[in-house]
Amino acid sequence: MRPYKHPAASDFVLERLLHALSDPVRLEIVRRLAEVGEASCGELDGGRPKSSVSHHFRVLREAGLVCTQSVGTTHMNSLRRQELDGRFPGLLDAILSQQD
Amino acid sequence: MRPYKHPAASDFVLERLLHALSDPVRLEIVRRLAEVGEASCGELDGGRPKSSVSHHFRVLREAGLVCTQSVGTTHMNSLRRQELDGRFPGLLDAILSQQD
DNA sequence: GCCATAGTTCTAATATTATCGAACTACAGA
DNA sequence: TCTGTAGTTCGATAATATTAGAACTATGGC
Repeated sequence: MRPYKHPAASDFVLERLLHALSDPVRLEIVRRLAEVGEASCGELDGGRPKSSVSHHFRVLREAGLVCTQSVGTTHMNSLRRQELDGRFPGLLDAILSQQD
Repeated sequence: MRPYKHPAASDFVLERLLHALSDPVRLEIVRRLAEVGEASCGELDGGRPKSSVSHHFRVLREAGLVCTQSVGTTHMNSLRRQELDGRFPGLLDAILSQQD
C-alpha cells in the first residue's frame, strides 16, 4: 500500500531520536509498544484526534524508532529494536527503563 | 552572585532532559563537558554569540544536566553526573557513548 | 457497488524554540 | 573610579512543532 519511508539504521540521527522521544505523547507510545510488542495507531491514540496521532507516528517513524506496516485496513506498529540496538547500543533500553 | 536555579534531582523530568540533548549545540556542549570535566561558557561557545550560548546553558541547567557556579568573573559549568546517575541510572552514559 | 473503518495528507492556527543584537550586572585589575 | 571581561536578560524575529478539523485513500465486508 503506501510506501512508508523507514530510514536505514545507518541514517539514524541521535539528535532526531532524542527529539522524537522528548514529547510525552510519543514517549508514551514507545513505552506501550515496548510492552505489547506491536499495536495499531488506534490502540495507542489515547483519545486524541487521528491526525495528531498520525503526526506523532510519523515523527517516530522518521526517527527510526517505529516500523509501520499495513495489515488489512489497520497499520501495525512495532519498535525497530534490532536496528536501534545496532546503531545506538543500549540507548533505547536506557531510556525505556527510566521511570517518571 | 546570581542565584541560579538548579533543580533538585527529584525534579528532573525525562522528557525535558531528552529535549535538552536533542539540540546539536547543546549535545556538543555536554559532550565536551564530559571530556574536560568543567569549562566556562566562553570555552564552549563554538564562535556563537554570547546570548545564544547563554540560552543553551540555561536549557541545560534547567533540565538538570549542568551545574553552573561563579568563579570570579567566569561561570564554571560541569555535568551533574552523580545526581543524573541517581535519578536516571545509565542514561547519560548511554547517550554520551553514542557516536554520530 | 456501497458503506464503514483505519489512517494519511492538507491546511491553518497556535505555541514553542532558536538566534542574535543591545543593554545590563558582576567581578577583577590598573 | 574607570575599563575590560564574562555572562545574563530583554526584545524582536524567524524557524519549528503541535494540534486538530476536513477532505482523501485504501481495505474489508455486505
